[in-house]
Amino acid sequence: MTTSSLKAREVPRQPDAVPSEREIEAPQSIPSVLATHGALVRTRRGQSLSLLLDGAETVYVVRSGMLMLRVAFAEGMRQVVTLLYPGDVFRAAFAPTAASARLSAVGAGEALRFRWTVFSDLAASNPEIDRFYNDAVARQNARAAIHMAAVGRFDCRQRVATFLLELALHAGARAPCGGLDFEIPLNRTDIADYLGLNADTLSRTMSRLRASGLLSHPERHRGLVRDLSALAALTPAARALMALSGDGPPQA
Amino acid sequence: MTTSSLKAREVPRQPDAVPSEREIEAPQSIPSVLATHGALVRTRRGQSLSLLLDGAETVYVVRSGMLMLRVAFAEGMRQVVTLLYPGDVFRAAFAPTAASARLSAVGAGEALRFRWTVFSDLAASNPEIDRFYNDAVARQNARAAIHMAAVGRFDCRQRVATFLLELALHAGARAPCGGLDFEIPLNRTDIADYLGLNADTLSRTMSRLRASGLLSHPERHRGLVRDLSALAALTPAARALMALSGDGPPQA
DNA sequence: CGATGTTTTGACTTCGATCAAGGTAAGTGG
DNA sequence: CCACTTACCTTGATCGAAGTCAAAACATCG
Repeated sequence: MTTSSLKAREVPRQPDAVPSEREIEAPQSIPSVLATHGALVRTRRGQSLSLLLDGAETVYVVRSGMLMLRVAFAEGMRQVVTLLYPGDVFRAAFAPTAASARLSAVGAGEALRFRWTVFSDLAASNPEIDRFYNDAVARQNARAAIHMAAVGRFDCRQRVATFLLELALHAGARAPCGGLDFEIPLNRTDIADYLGLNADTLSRTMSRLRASGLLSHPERHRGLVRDLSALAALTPAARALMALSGDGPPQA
Repeated sequence: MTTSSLKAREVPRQPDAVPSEREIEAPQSIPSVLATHGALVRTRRGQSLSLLLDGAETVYVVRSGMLMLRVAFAEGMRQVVTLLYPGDVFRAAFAPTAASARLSAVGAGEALRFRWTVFSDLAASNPEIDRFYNDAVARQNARAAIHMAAVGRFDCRQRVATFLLELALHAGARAPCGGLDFEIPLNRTDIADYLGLNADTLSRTMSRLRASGLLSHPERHRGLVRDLSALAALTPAARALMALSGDGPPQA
């Protein structure tokens, strides 16, 4: 288009290079004051974030990347309760005790860590923080309700479609071909644990989606959906998900 | 409040004798100031509580009885996302939009209703209310995590045992025979929707529990568990549930 | 007493879990 | 650069737990 021949016209294809626009205009922007009070935690995949700090309850605010809360009531019965996206907040008391709860990073990213007492005081004295926290909690609860219904009532194809749509809406970038391209930072086992499915069943289901042309894997840990509305048609929760993470403030 | 000699409620059954300490020392006592600012709503079974009030978001604080949040993404695919017990708080934004979310009363009870803006201001100016709200939200999230794991990973017997234990812990009264006696205000369909089960399967499962002597129904909408630890042994979530609703404030 | 709604039970079907084998990728050390 | 390990993913065959459909039993109530 333009005449710039020499200028580096690089298209940031690499995952780490430049965060997609969508990731930047995060759901609710995190009050910048928070950064000055919290400890910055850089996460690597699989890294576990402690729920207690010298015995005191912690709070995490996700800046980039993705966290997950996993509980396990018995050997081999693990459930990923929640996925936390940028702009989300996690208070340690959200996790049940006596359930081997683990908060861990799904991939590389950054989070701010506070003691709950400190965070709570900050919120009490700063309306912006208070609002941020309350909005985040409300949004996450609404998302959890969708997740609950999906795990409780959807069949395996619907669950997988729901999950893919959720990812695409949160981290998707318009691909050159017109579809949405997004990272899938979780491995099969974790996705299965999130969806309440068996890993084998999950794999089969995704294979079927791939076979039907709805989904493709340009590379490992990456998904490409050519026709988002076709994917959305597979899950009853499509509209609710879009209202939540997609365009603008949640409304009917 | 004034009760004529006519029975205002149902006939006070046997458990009336000792109103169970557990029920009295409710999870977190509701700040009494709230009553002066909120509208008192008396609920009847099945009554629906509106999420909006003149277009403004609402908040409910449960004083007695029980509420439930139900979502339905498609015809015949209903999921009861959450049960709200006395001391719990529900903000309308916790429900996903575009999901036919309905907050309704499970039985007779009382709730305080606020506009979110008003409630939020109250919390900002009154630390006791702020703490109450934050504690309630945290506790409910922890409970939701257990529920999530149950629906995602437990088999039908484990789910039913989990549900019964939850009820017994929340509303159970020591029965003369030594067991725990509690109300089961939900009908089979609602329980099934809460547990992500089919109503027929649920009925079968409860019949089996009854046959094994673990559970009995002294009367309709009532359950009696003679040996609580035997019931607890059936669900992997027993310890987590007890830590939550049982003894003392939520902490590790 | 029938009328109505809820719960239980039985017979049958199905979806997804399980078990087991093979495939792919990426890293590792010779 | 190639065997070798390790971790992750895919696929097939089989089986059982839970869903579906239909009818009977039970409550509740006018």
